[in-house]
Amino acid sequence: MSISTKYNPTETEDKWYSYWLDKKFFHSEPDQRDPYTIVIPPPNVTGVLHMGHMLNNTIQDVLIRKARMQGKNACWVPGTDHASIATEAKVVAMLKERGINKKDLSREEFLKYAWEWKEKYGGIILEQLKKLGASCDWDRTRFTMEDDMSEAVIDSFIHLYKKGWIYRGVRMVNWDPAGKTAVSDEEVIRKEVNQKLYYIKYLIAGTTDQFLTIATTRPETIMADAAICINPNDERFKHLKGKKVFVPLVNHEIPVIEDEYVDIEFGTGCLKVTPAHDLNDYELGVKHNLPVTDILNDDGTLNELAVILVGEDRFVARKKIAKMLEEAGHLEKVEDYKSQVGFSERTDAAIEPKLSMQWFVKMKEMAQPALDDVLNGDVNLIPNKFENTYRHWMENVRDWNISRQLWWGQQIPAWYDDKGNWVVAKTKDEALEEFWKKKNFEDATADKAGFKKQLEPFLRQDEDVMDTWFSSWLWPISVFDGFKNPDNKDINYYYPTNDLVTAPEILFFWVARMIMAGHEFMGKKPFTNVYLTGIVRDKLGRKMSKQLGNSPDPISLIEKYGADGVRVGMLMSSPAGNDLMFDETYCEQGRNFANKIWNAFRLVKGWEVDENLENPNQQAITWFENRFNQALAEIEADFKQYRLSEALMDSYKLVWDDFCAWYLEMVKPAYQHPIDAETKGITIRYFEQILKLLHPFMPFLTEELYHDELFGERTEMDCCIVADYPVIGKADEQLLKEGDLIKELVSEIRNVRNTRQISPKDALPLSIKVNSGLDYEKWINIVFKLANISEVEIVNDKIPGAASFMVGNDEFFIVLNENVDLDAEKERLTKELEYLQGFLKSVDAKLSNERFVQNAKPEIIENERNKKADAESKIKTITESLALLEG
RNA sequence: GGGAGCUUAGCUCAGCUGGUUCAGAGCACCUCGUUUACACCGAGGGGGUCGGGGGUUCGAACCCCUCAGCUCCCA
Repeated sequence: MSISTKYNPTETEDKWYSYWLDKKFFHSEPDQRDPYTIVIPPPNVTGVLHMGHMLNNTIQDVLIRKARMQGKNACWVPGTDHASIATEAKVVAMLKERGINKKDLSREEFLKYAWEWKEKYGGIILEQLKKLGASCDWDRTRFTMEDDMSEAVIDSFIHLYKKGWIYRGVRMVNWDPAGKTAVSDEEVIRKEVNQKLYYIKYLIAGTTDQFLTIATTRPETIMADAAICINPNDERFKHLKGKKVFVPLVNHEIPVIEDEYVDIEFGTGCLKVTPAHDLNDYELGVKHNLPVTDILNDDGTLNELAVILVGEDRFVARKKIAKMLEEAGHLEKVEDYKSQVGFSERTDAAIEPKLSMQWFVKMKEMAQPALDDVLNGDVNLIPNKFENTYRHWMENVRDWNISRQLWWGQQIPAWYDDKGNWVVAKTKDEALEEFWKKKNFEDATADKAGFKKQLEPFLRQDEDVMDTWFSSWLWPISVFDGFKNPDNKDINYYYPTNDLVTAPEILFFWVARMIMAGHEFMGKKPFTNVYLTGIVRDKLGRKMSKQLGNSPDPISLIEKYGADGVRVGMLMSSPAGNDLMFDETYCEQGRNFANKIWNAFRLVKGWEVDENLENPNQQAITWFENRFNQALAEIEADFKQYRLSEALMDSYKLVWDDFCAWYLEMVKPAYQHPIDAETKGITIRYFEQILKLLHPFMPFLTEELYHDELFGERTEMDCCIVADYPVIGKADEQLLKEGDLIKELVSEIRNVRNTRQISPKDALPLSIKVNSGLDYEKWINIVFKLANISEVEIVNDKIPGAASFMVGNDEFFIVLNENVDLDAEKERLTKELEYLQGFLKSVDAKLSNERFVQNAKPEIIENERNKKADAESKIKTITESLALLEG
């Protein structure tokens, strides 16, 4: 035979992927069938494939392929999001390399570069997904910044604004001074940082030598202090009530205020209040009517209001001011101190709390239906342990800041005149009209055209763009053009989608908001099931990250183990919602599995048929059919519960153990002997069923084998990817139970051989003392073949001196050339007897316990009686055997 | 500081409403094997008082309390 003993994935993968594409198997159009729809969580357009994507998209592909084979009209919509911050950062970096500063460009010029960049480098990740085998409908690929999708974003902004759910307000935001934009709480990473706590003395007004001391980690913000706050219950500071103090170095006079917010234990008990630069201080400032002085520029340098150190970076200023304070005699001491500091996920700059005018979406009203959906089960979170977390978040939801101080994204449709008046409108013309309406309201005689003409040159659109999530929350609707053509056939057919597969990290800022948008804009939920994958970690449990360099390159993995091998590896250890401790050995196992199937194929393909032979394998054939159905039922149950790793493991065991190790060995003809036509034909049918079963997990190998001539002629559209998935048939439990006993019998005989160093080549004589009534006749050929038996005899008496063992209640004897070691045999039997007696005792204890008999369910009691009878019978058998040995 | 969750074999995990011989799987490990699909293999085997302690129950890996350790989310 000329077929290689190793499966070679690289030869087949590109071939079949192109074939599938060519035949449009991934493409979906609405039709009579039930739809099965998944929208991809759009990856960042700048991104490259990482292990998280591998896991996530493998899962989606398994689900979509299985649905497709089960007759659903399967549609997996791919695409990317425009990732404002990440992309803009990359474009800025590219410009910098070319010696261009973003500041010197107009918005339009910058966007031109950005699109250029996107066209050139964006979307690599989608190409990488193809290597994995992802069967996305690429004709439907979307991007969150293409025209229609952007229009949907703008329209939904205006819609919500008109509803009163979008408002503009000053808020303390997480300011990223490197990215020069506000970022959401979710984009802030908190890290513990070693800092210093500076103790600074403030002169009390009206004295020349009395001070109070505050402790702060941020001495550079003292120029922005609006007050010193003490706890009214703090006995130490009674004398400070109503006093004023001077801020060192700049000599601003500020009041001492009282509030129970201050922690008496922390620091000195005196708190400097800096409303512009700390969230808690801001709230304190609002409460006590303090002025707000912002001394920082957008890039984190000090501005004129700081008076001193103007133009210095905040961290440089910190060091310098510490020195200045020391020199001025205002620095009492410095202590080491650890605290949590927020860093920007994108730029890693320390986040600066900053007051800023921002646009917000009110969340309360929209949160309610989104919460209800999950609580009443219309939307299932898988695993459901996330329901608690979800509820907690939704019940304490905060308004959504959607402004981003960037250019790459949808520009906020708000327009300002030169006096700071503003309107919300889709276009400049509409904005002028809105201004006119306002004006007209006041003055009915005014000249509209003249008004507009006069205003037009002063009109400015809001500089900011919207948060990328404000695009992606519309994703399940906008990919089907549900905004522009609200009643089109795609949206009517595919929406709501079926499953969403994503990471728990974005449960709130994406999943929850999609559910909100679904209700708000479609009046229905966007999907039914949300499968939350785990985080892929390395085998030490660390998150995979670029910094640590602990993430394997997915494409190299595919090259090394094959796409099928990697897919199997990813799923093997990935129960829903549990983190996955990734180890390459899983991929190795996947590769080995592919190879196992490949070699099983080689075996069957190599069988020569002799038409004159009768089929001697009926029992094996019947057994495997039942076993297949039993396993298929288990696998379907696994899928129903989204236990993909178990579905895979059950398939793995069915194929490797039951099909390869048992069934094929049962029917395999002797070396260089032909096989009967019936057995080969049925085996090929079984094999084809197995290929279909495995296809969702291992699409390439199964498609490759499916087209081999062994399985007959195929028309060009007859492919595994669209073959009918196996349907569960009957499984005869009694037969399967007998099959298990026969397997055990074979193992026992092999064990006898193994422990006595008898070669597998030496055939052994087997004697059976049947106590159970089982008919060994129909199984005996199988035992002959698998255990290499020379002859079988049914006996009525034990055979002294032979090797013996029990399977079920039946006794087996193998007469060997030399007698067994009597002492060892006695010991073995005695041990087993003791165990059984102990077991019987515990069963008896239950049965003689009145409360057990009263309380336990009848079938449980019945079971105990069976156990008792079973144990008693075995004890009898062993006792007899022992007597014989003594004898 | 508030909330959620986790702890079962060396590793990764199953174990459904407490009740069969219920202590499991895969991998790893050990012994043997150049058998005629496959050494990316085959046959066989050894591993755990289910984190500690207490309680409820006829019966606990599973329910309750408590302690310890770990993880995540929010402040």
